[in-house]
Amino acid sequence: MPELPEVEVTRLSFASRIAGARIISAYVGKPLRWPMGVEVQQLAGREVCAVRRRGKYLLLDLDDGLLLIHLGMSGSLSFSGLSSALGKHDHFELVTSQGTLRLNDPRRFGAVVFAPSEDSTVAQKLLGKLGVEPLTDEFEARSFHESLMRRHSVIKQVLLAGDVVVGVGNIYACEVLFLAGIRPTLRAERLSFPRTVKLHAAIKKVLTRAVEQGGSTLRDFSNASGEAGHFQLEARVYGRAGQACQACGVPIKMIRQGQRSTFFCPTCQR
DNA sequence: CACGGATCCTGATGGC
DNA sequence: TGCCATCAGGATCCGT
Repeated sequence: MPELPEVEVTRLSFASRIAGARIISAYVGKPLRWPMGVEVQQLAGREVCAVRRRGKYLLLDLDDGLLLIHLGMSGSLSFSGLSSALGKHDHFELVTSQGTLRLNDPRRFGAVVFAPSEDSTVAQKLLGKLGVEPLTDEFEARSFHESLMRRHSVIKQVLLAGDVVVGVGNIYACEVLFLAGIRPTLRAERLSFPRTVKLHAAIKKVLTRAVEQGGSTLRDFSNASGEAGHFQLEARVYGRAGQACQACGVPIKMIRQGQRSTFFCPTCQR
């Protein structure tokens, strides 16, 4: 579910509402991806100062330490002042003076981890190898090209790996490669600089547009205020196998790459 | 060490 | 309220 746009949209939907809140209690249900690294009682009394994002991680800055939250495949957050019963898949909850933050995650690939600081070993183990943020000026075409030239895997896999550029998941990798006219099976090292420039621009454009549209709601994603996204309506290739390419009319193809579905236009993408 | 495949988990969907 | 196989937005681990 959540790629960079969905995580960013989630952040924007509750960051200002939770900022300055005092944690009253915390709850951890069924195990998520990793142990949280702190007893839940130890969170009570701490203040949530700000909410940042790094790649697909949300970083809740506390007055002492921080919480890293990852939504995995099926996770979504809600932040509400209204109280309601915990649902079957609500596996983490933070009750604060300004509302309750809940993680709903049926598949439990998500994670909530406490780290004493961003530089700590536990935080760096998760964040240390992440690539550049695509929606900042640090993401620059020339260094992007240099990184790609060192990679021997196919370009789709390199985008998904997240150690060159973060936040591009399966939907947006397909969409970005379509927009750039690049075939997903092309080896990264084979991309010319001009084509890398197109790819660089496509990543910025698609992710920015997806954030503006509130992310993609394929099945049940919603932001922390419960609102669905609309970018899926603008998808050109993802989930459109067999349908006519909107640019050339040829049927969109679906292939498997690294146990993920890849969608592309065999004519428009070379 | 860089790469590709198996793996964690639950639910929805479609064919039989 | 049928059963089984397949697929799903992610990322780590393990063998080569």
